[in-house]
Amino acid sequence: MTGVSQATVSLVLNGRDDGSVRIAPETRERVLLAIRDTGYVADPVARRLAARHNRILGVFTYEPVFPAGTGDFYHPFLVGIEESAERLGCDLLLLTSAPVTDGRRRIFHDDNRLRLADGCVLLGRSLDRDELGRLVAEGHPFVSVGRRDDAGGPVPYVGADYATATADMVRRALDAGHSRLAYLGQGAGPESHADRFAGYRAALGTAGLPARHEPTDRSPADLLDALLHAGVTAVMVEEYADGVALATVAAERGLTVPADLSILALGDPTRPTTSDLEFTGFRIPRREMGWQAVEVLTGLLAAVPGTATQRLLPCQPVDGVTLRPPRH
Amino acid sequence: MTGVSQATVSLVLNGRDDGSVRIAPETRERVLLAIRDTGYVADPVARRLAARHNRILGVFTYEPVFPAGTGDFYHPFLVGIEESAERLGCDLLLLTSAPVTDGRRRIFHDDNRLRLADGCVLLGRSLDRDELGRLVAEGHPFVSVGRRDDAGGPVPYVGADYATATADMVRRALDAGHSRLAYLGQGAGPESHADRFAGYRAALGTAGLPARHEPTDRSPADLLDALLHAGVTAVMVEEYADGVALATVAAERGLTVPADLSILALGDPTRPTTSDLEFTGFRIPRREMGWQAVEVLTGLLAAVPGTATQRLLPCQPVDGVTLRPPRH
DNA sequence: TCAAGGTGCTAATACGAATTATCACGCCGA
DNA sequence: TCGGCGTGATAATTCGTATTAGCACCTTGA
Repeated sequence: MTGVSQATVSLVLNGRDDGSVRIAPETRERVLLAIRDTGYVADPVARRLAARHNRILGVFTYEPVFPAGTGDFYHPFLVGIEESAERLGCDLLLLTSAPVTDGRRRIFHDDNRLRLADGCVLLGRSLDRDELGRLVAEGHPFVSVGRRDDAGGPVPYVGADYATATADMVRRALDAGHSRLAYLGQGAGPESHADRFAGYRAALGTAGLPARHEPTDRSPADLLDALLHAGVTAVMVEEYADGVALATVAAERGLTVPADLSILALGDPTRPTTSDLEFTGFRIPRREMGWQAVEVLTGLLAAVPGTATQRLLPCQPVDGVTLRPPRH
Repeated sequence: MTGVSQATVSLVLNGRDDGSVRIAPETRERVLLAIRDTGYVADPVARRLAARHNRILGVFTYEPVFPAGTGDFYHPFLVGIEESAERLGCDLLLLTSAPVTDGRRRIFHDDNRLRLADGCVLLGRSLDRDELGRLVAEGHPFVSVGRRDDAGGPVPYVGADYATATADMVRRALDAGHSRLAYLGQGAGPESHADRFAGYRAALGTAGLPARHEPTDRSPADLLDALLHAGVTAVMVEEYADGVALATVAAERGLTVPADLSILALGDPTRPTTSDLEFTGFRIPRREMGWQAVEVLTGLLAAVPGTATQRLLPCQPVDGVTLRPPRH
């Protein structure tokens, strides 16, 4: 169309104007005009192959990207990711083609498309350790949404500071006069659980109080029995839904939350639940996390020196109605 | 390592064993062994460059892809699209970089990245006619979610059969004994509105009854006055939210839905609304539409002969509580 | 002995953009 | 007239795989 070579188009497209290469302004304009007319876009795959970037960010989730459940936990992360990507002029590639093997999606498989994108945002409760290790080892640019332990090397992440947030909740309970607390949840496994429990233990340790831990493998009714029997007056629940179940059982017994039992929710619901109670606790800055994850990733890609690649964001306390001083 | 050529490795890797190409079983084994030893994986980027297509499907929405609002109308479409893409082994490229001009997103602009994907799914209430025409003219593979009129050529779509569903609703109202109906809504503009109105008119025409049409530019109170004054006993509402508003005003006047006025909702809420009433009407098969949209698109791309590129899916009737025979 | 046909593999090329060495041209000064 | 130099653009190569035409070799039958 313009009578120039492919090389010239490439140079114009990339705005190369440094000393080594020159394009006459007039030619540049002609090429740009043709690009506009035809809607030409450089093939991202070819761009990648030629060892450059394509301004595509991969998004890999261990759960469906558009989950069907209401009150979806992952949605706000994605909102943040999209907003950030839009601001940076990047498109998002949802790696939906990753096949499910043994009940979970796999990043690495025979037709893994990970490298199609410049980098990748990982999302999910528990990322596979082996896959994480391999990502680190092979030097793929990526960032995890949610703190991750080292996996053969430091893992870039944007996480929520569950430890501090949980410790704050413990102090709130102590300030309100509680002295017999319990932690309801796994307290181990995924980093997000371990961090909460660590914060819980640390805060109670400082106060010189025992750190009671209730597993989740019992029925809410049995659990309530155990708590009451032990004289527990405030429960920190790892999983919002468990708190709802506990409150429901308590109500059935004629007990009142928080008059008879205070319940503190350590984060937002990850499973759809409905409850009339507004729980005291904290919120995970999900949108902000998605937002910063993209920032960290683009920072990695551009090798921006000052970029912190491991970030913990503060959680937002929620006053709610489920914390009250214990009965005398 | 094995002393064979790159071509042979490629053939072994892809398990090519059809008539045109042959590999000695012994050689095949030797190559496979070497692959196993070295952990070699074909570079996905080069793979795609050679294959000339991406297995990437673009998703263009005229609204944000991950909307922040609750009760989001577009979410189920995206769920379906994702499920289908996953099944077909395609990745989804969210064309979030499209800029907003004059209040709406534009497909065609200076830095249009449409061609990054093999094809594109379009989502939105009303797609721009000019842009649609250009897509058709330039031969871009795409499919619209929602029926579209021809735009210089047939537009591939997967739509909901609003006409039939609306006609069914009219018949329900007639069967219940209503004879003075009204249609509340635009009844024109976007195809989805025009189709509803067409179904409404057709069904009433068959019954030999007048097709009363109420515009939406009045306050719910004025609207209610007009309806009652005309002796209307059943209203078909194009927009769910308008039905809610009408019911609310009626309640404020001491009227009861459906005892004093039946209301039929022609589809799901497109704006977040809350109502205690479960409206009689129909649901749009949104997930199926997303699902089939991807099917149609991949059918277009593969040039599968028998694929219908214009599909209308039936809507699902909802019994609800807002239809009852008129008084006396 | 030689053509015909089958077998197993490879050389060469395409894919589409990025990059670099090089070339053609015009101008200026000696 | 010629060499040197700045300008502007391009030919050629690269990335790693998929694909195809075709080559060398072997067997078979007449």
